[in-house]
Order: sequence, then C-alpha cells, then structure tokens
Amino acid sequence: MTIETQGGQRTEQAHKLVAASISQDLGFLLAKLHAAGSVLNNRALAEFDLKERSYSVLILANSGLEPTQREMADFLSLDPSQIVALVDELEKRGLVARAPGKLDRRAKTVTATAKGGKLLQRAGDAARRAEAEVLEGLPAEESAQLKALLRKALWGAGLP
Amino acid sequence: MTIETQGGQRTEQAHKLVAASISQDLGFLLAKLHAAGSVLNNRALAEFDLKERSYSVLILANSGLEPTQREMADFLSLDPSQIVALVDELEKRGLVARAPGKLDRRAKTVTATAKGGKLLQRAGDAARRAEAEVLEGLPAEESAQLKALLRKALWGAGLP
DNA sequence: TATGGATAGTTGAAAATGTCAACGATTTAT
DNA sequence: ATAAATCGTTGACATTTTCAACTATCCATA
Repeated sequence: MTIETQGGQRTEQAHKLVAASISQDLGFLLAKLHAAGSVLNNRALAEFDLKERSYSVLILANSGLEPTQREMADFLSLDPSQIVALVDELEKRGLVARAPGKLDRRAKTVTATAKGGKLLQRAGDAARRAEAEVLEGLPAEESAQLKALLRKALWGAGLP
Repeated sequence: MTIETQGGQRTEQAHKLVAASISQDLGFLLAKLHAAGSVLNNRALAEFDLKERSYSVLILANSGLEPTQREMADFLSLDPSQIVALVDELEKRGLVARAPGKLDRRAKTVTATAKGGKLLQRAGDAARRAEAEVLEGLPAEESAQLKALLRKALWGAGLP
C-alpha cells in the first residue's frame, strides 16, 4: 500500500492530487485506505469463499461472546436484515449455528461450529497478510499506533 | 464519536463485542470509523445539497490543480462513470465547469466556478465541524497523528 | 395479570451504488 | 499510415443500502 506497488502489480501513481486539501480530510483518508484494504482483504478471503462481511460475522461468532444478531448489526454498523443474509449463508455452509437466546427468546445467538473455527483460522492468516500489505508503508510501531488511535477515536481511552 | 454521545443523541453503547478480536483488525476499524463519520459528514453537508462524494469532487475542482475526470476517479477510488454523474450534477448547478484538456483533447478538466468556491467555503466549515465531532475522543495532537499515519500508509513517508 | 408499547429477527420492495463492456474521439506507438 | 491504447460517456446488470411491515416475544404498569 504505498505509491508504486500493491500485490506486486503497479496500481496507483503518487498522484498530483495528493496536494489538494482533501488529503487532510479524515473521511477521505479513511475511505481511501479502507477502499485499498478492501480490495486486498477480499482478494485474500476469496480463497475461502468469504468476503470482509462474512469474515467479520464469523469472527464474532467464534469469539466466545455469543453475540446476538442485533448486537452484530450494531457492532458492524450493518442493517439487521443484512446480518440475516450473512448468517443464513454461513449457516447453510455449516460454519455457524443459530441458537435461541437464553435470556431472550426473541434473540438468536450465533456461534461458530468447529468447521467454522477451522476455516476462520486459515482465513485469519490470509487476512493478516493482507493487512500487513496495506500497512507496509508503516514500521510496526506506527502500525500499532495507528490502530490504537482508531480504537481510541471509536471507543475512548479506557477500552481495548 | 465516543461511546455515549454523537451529535447530542445517544447512539451506540460501549459494546460487549469490543472484546472480540476483530477490534484489532485494521479493515474493521477503518470501516467503522468511516461509517460513523459518513453519517455526520453527510448530515453536515445536506444543508448545502452535497454529499461526501460531490463534496470531494468540488474540493478537487477548486484545488487549482485542474484535475481531469480520470485523475479524480483514480484519486477518489471511484469508477470513471461515477465521476461523470457527479460532475454532471455539479455542473448543472453551476458549481463547476468542464473544459477540454489543454494537452489532451480527450480529457476534460473540471474547475470550480466562483459560486462553487463560495459554497465550498461554507460546506467546508460544516465538514470540519463534523470531523471534529468524530475526533472528539482524541486530543488535538493525536488527531493530527492519526491523520499523518493514514497519509503515510497511503502515500509513504515523503509526501504531504 | 392483562394490556400496550417496545424490540428481535425476518421478509420483500425500492433506491442508491458499484461494476463492466461498448462506443466515438483522440492520442501514442510503430 | 495504421494499430493499439486512453478519455469520457452511456447503458445494462449486480450488489448493497435502506426501509416498512410482520410475527413472536419481552417488559412495564395499571
């Protein structure tokens, strides 16, 4: 993810437009790095028939936190109906299972199956390689710093 | 953009799922902060009948760099056909003008009109306020650091 | 404890976006 | 001169987003 190379192929020039003031705009920077990262992520995950979305759901399902679909929707900033579709697909493939909420029978918790956990392990490796590629312009310390700042912006100082 | 408040309305709980490992994933963090920011940005820009996209195009048109549509598409990570639609709309509103490229008559450069420049000034104020809101969890120095790291990840060390 | 109002998941339709192939006009390379 | 590539544009198609409605369940309270 820097200037001249990306996955081996030449992809984007150091652009004259970098000089424009929009290069100081947080939203633009987030969108652009996210767009670049999505390409690499989805490319890496395609091997496992996953996309960023389904990968996220699978991670949450495998977290041990027994999230409900609603919690996933809130956390992933997705509409509940999109979660339905994503979980449907993962469930059909035997990677996750729905269970009625223990406390609330309206809710359904989603947990990864053993098969889902195994797939996730391999997919996670690929995703981490893709992330490393996105961050290849930053030394390790700065990568960690970037992620820490993003977390702090989202959730404040206290949390993870 | 921290935990309990956003634009005055309560919006998202400090979520139990923050504990999941996906909170360490760059793509997820970028997507989530970008999603949160987009809501605020678009809300702020609606007053001027702009969205993030058209706002970006207007900024580039007003940069003095006389970008071509192709350059804009590359820089904004959009399909050229989307630029056509965005420029069409801004041109119809008298905010930008197309001109044939001086060197290359296939290309068209897009520049902001005086009217476009004025609107952009006001819209820019609103956008900056929205950005400040997204970054309210970070002290000024860390906000600057975050943006610097994003730029470095995108374009390497040398640039802006 | 029964009733009303909220909430979880689901479905389906409508709107907005993204992706891609084709075309004419031009440029660039041979 | 000709061939191959590039720019903007159009239109078709797929994917994603957004939203309203519906059932089942929960919660508050009269």
